[in-house]
Amino acid sequence: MDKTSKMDRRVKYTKMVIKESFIKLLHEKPITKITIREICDLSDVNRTTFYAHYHDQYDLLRQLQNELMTEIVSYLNQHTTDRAGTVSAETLEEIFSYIKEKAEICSLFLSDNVDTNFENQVIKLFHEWCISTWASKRLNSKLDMEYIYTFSAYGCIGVIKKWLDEGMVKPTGEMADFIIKMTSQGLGSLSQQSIFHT
Amino acid sequence: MDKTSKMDRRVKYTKMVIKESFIKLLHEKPITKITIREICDLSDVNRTTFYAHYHDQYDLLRQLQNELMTEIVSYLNQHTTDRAGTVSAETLEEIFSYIKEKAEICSLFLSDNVDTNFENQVIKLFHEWCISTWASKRLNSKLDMEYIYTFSAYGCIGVIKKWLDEGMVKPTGEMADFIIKMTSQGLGSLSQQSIFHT
DNA sequence: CACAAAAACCAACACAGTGTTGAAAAACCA
DNA sequence: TGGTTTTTCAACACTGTGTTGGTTTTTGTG
Repeated sequence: MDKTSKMDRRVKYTKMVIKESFIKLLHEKPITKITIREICDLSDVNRTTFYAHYHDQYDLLRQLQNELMTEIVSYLNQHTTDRAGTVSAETLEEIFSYIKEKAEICSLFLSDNVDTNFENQVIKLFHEWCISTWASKRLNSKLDMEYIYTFSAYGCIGVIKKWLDEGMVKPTGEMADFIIKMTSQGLGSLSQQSIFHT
Repeated sequence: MDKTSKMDRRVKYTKMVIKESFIKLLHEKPITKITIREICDLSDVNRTTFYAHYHDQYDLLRQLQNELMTEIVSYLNQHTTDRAGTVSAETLEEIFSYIKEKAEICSLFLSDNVDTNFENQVIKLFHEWCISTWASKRLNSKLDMEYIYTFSAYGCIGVIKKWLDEGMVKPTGEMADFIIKMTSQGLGSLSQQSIFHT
């Protein structure tokens, strides 16, 4: 599972400072403007050493994103032992609390300074989870189901992004309730009128 | 409005071939791997000439995105003369038809090969439109309104992405109906059970 | 502790892309 | 045609890339 345990101390340190420096730089500028030289200068690591561990900046980013992703997945596996494949408000609130814990890195990976890979991974995870839990349920059609999941997944990601951008002022409980309302009754439950009409 | 009219023929041609080549390359690889040299080689334009018109690849991309964006805005201004600030199913279907017309460039700008700028611009446009039309309506709170718009905007973008990826097999009319259902009654109208529960 | 293995460092390399220059050639428009 | 604008061209210094072979340093272990 955790490969850092059997790692050489030197490797552990090197990877750590490289990652720290890279994240620091990502806060300042888009990944397209970040050079390997720059990362090495900041982390005081030889450029040759960087190449020994990563192919380039994008490889480094992917590794960081994957690490966070597996961490999220393991968290979800521990906390979503719900019956019948639905998520309770309490669990949802826990998930928002977890995001709050990891706010710095989450908001960074969902920001404009990086690519959409992390967002896509989250969407995909949501998808797989929906497929597995919805398999037993009746739905209008296979096609619509896919679109429903997509709308909800992107809606949730967008709301999470906004929440993070605003500094998470809205309480996690309210966020959980909001998501439930949006995914169950939709706009009708929150505003008097819809945006669109027939 | 259209600045191409008063442009020198040579400028018009140069910009055209550069844009064509750039879009061609964007179909093949992410923008991060595209060099100015490459664009110039493909379009048979001197590199100095490129610098006379654009700062770099990203500047070029922005200009292309802005052009498409202003085109979309002018289209919407012509077609959404709806009363009371809501969009009819017919208008929504027209919008989907328009997206279908511009499918190649839209799907490209929403793909992983480019940044999230275009997506953000669309979201922002949706936002401004909502603010102006919702101004007169009663809502639970200012804060929730913002979140509702965000959820819907991202949901719509996600569905449009998916629709484009699938080659737009689902008819525009069905897409319009789907969006209306999602933004009015939400999941409850389409499936027997919600993903989340209280 | 000592020693073999592994990792990091170093200097140097060829190569490619960048952004800018000044001047010549070509194309434009009136 | 003639003056203007644009493109082209060759050359420039500079920066980042990715890889080399060899040296130094650090590590885990018997």
